[in-house]
Amino acid sequence: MTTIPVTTIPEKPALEGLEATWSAIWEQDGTYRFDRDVADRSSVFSIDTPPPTVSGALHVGHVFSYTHTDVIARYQRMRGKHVFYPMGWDDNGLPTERRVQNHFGVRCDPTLPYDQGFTPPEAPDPKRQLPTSRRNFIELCTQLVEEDERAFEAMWRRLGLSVDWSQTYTTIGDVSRAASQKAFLRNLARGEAYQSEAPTLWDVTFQTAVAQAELEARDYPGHYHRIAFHSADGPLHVETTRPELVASCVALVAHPDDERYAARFGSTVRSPVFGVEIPVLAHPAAEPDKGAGIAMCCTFGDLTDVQWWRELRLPMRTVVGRDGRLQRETPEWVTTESGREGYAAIAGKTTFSAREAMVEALRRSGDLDAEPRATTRMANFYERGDKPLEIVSSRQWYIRNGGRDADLRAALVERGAQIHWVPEFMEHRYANWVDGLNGDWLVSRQRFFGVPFPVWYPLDEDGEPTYDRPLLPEESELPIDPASQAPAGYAESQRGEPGGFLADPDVMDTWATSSLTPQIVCGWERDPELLAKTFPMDLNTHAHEIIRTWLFSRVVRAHLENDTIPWATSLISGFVVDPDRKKMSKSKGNAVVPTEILERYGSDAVRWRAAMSRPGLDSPFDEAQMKVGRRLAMKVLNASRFVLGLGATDTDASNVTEPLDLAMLSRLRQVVAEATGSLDAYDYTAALEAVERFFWAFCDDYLELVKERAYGGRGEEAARSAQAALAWALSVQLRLFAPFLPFVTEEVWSWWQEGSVHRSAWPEVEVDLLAKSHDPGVLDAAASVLAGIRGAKSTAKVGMKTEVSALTVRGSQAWLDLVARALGDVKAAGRVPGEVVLTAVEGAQQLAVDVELVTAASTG
RNA sequence: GGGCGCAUAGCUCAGCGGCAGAGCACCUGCCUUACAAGCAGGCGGUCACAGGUUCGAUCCCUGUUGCGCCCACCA
Repeated sequence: MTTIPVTTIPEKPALEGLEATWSAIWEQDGTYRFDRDVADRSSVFSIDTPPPTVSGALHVGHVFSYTHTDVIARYQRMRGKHVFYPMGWDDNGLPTERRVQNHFGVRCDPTLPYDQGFTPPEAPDPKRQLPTSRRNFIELCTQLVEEDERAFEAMWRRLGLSVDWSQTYTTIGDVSRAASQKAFLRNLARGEAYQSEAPTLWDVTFQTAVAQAELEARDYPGHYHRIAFHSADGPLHVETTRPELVASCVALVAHPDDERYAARFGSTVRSPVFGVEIPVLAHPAAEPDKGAGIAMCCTFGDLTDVQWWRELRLPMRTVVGRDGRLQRETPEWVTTESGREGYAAIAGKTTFSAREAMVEALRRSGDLDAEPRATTRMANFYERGDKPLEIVSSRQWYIRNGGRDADLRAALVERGAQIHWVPEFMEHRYANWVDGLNGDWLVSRQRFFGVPFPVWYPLDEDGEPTYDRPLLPEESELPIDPASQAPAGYAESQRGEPGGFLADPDVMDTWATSSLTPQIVCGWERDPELLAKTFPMDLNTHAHEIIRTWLFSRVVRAHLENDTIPWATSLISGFVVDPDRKKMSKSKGNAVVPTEILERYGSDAVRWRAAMSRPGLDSPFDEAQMKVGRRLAMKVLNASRFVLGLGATDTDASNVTEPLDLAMLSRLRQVVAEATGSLDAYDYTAALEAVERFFWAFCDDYLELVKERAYGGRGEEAARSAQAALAWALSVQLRLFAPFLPFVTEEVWSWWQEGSVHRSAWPEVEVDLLAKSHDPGVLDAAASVLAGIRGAKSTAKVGMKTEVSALTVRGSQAWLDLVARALGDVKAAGRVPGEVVLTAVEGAQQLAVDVELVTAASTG
């Protein structure tokens, strides 16, 4: 080994600036570049990591979870794996559209023509968004996501993610679009994708369909209204929170065993205000103890209505439109004069206003029994929306995910069982979700910035689309945009013309693309050689919130397309929660902005804190913990500077001869084994704890014990032993810390070693060859005696350099033998100039240390 | 209502059949030539509750309570 001049070691090492310095060098040197040419599948470790939504804000929870991935990536790299670690940006979809709307003050109006010279308003007014063409709108989206992606990459580089930045993708990019469209066409060809006109959960703000996975149930305030329906047999009262839907009522439904209503089943009643004849029916899904026990079935108020509508074969009486307003024309089923007048009062109103008008009308007609009672119920929301979802009937694309097929569901649960979950209990969440699916995966969205369905429909002589005979492109043409390209055999001029064609207007849900991230990054259908070396992948990591969405959808896709699980292991992070254990969110105002934290404490400190939160467990955010990480990083700098400053840079193991030095290396060997085992099991926290525990003891005990000897106080050979052991221990510890503290370890490594610590070998084997047969107890014994001396000095409230005039150590003979082998070091560190008395005590469990100090009084 | 997880020092958490632990906080000291963003020492616990298994339970089993998360819940 060579000895690097000490001048490269700074006089006063600091953490500031390490991130900028080293991330630039890593980029320049291609430190984390994936070398596909030398890799084969068994030597590759491939990682699927979530493409963050670039239009959203990163919070500290992201930082933690991505750090967990990176620790594993760095460890595997040092174990000799070729780590395939790409990064993607999720930039398509609604979040981007919404951000563009707010940022530029525009909204998309697909009926407008493209405006080449379009510039967004200078002062965006969110209340009056400027209509713009679809193509202009998409250009603005593209512009904004590029800015966002640069900011995200800078952030990840600063955090020290060892991503191969030459391997990036975006979910709106050509590769992702081609993969999404190809996979969709394959699904379609195999019958796994299909189109259906059906009741669909619908967000009236965004005016798009929403999938089950994007639902969020929230408390929603409302009122119970007791309303009378009439018949010759007397009135029937229902309780409803949505009186505005009386116009769309198709039945009253009670439980078949409910004696209160048994006599009425099969009869009809007249709806209040509208006077429509409504059947009274029985269905087991009705709950006798809910409300009046008899429910108004409307098309559609909730998912139970859909069930009744379907199973009882009821007519469709839609009144709420896609814009969330009641339709303007009086429905055809309202035939009485007074009914038409009644409807006029609610026509065109939002559901909220219509409800007020309806209550007024019911009150006037005497059909409102008692005043409405306030209640809070749960309503389904789109997770990004702020109005309850409506259910409207619409034509949508679906992909089979087991929601309607028990065999497929069972197969997907089985796929879950094939995945190695960390922690294991996360498999239950997966299975629980899959078992609870109640419909197929709705993948179409009535939006703009997304991957279009590669589908056209022929138009008949009347200009009506023939949905059941879609026109499809060749796979080799993908990606395509059916809105600007014509299908084979048609001319663009035939678009929209009778006998011509029409493009499917929808785009895919963002999950329809991100469900394919393993295929996208691994070169599925694009780069067979890369695919063979990277797929199925080794590891997938993210927080537990997206098991139901991203994780599940990838399992579905890999199962259908590749007949495999997408990765062998799924490492699930917990959340960073606020000090009250509430989930952090921007809307609650308790989210911590990561850039500030990284700025204040340094990336290594934040990474340390992240690594201290175990897989799957939520962890409260606490700034004091960041200081602890920072202290460790500083300590690594200072201890390294000290060791190297002693001239201990030569790691020739044959020079290590002293029992204490051999004991220390022997203990270190155990630590390496422990850390290795823990990291292999993805327990990065246990690994870090083991390494850190050793490191502090190394600094506080071992360094103090050998300091004088290393300086040369007891001869050259003894000094050489200490120096070689110190150099060895430093080299090993830097490598053990490297996955956790990449910046500070690289900085120190550069002081005396060639190359990057992150491309160095994990210290498993070499330490094994060294010092394996030596008793680590020598170190424990010496440290115990030193602790006794320190305790005596501390109790006497004197400085640690105070001399000890007499020292007696009592303990079992075995202990004393260990002490004796390091006695010189103990005497030097404890400042004991005289002889030490070792007294054997039979059966003693511990060492007892009697210390007599040279005090100011006794030295006089 | 269904599923999952958690309950150990003031706080954050290890430990998971055999003497209750760490870090932080707090207290007392120490300028000690790597580090005062440091070092040394110390205070602090009915291991949520009740049963059971066992020679022995913080640990395993059953139940209870409390907290959190996911799902279901729009009459």
